[in-house]
Amino acid sequence: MKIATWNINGVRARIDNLVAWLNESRPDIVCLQEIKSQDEAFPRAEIEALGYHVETHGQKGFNGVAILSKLRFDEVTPRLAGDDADDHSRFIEGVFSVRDGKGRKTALRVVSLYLPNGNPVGTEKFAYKLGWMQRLERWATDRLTLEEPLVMAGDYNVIPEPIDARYPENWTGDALFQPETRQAFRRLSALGLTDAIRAVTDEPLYTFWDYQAGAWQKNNGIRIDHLMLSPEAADRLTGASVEKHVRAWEKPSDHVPAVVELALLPAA
DNA sequence: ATGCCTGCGGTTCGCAGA
Repeated sequence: MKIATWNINGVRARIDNLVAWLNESRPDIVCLQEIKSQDEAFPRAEIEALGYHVETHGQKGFNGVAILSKLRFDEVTPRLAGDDADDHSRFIEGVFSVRDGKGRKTALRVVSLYLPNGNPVGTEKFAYKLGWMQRLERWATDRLTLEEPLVMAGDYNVIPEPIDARYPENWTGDALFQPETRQAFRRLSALGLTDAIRAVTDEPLYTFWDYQAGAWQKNNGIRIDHLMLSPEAADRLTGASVEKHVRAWEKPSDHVPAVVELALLPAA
């Protein structure tokens, strides 16, 4: 089973790219971020025509997340618990019925998350980012007790290590690379979550290249889109990759898809 | 040092992004 995450930077502006990529890559489940669309304006017909179920948690103008799935949703939950005053659409959780290679049935839980950027450091925006990360840690702690395959996929807006930036020295003052930010990300690992890309390679890989200053042409990128796996998902990891070529397409998002392959099948 | 692009909302510029 192939599960992907992609910050699409406006799903209505990017629908042609999205359809082309779905046809090419044929993922089973796709987590989208920054759909920048209200739910009723989401271009669901084009995606449903390819055989996907669509669940969205959007808002006007910015943010917004969605999950596309060839499997039927057993459950859908928008919003990250822990702050009723938080009105940003940054989190949606879906549950699916799957079976492993031995035919054993289990629930597969998939999250599409868009973690706050947090810039500039030292403002309420940075405090919001750290608070959101603390809420995510609490949520993950709770869900890990279920001992299910869980994929927490999305735009974390976190550069975990220096190797995850082409020029790490350029990011020292940035919210994406602050010690507190990196520490909060490491706390997720300490809960038992596995960074799928880093489980398969130590090579430098990037998922974002700024539109400005020729960042793509100079390969001035950062790795900030991650798929974090519970032990039950990590045990079934058979591959992980970044679909870098999509950044060279016409009218691209500034992010590219990241993908994991798990040894799981739809529950039939 | 600053802006460089891009999408969106709602008008022809401001905000947000990273």
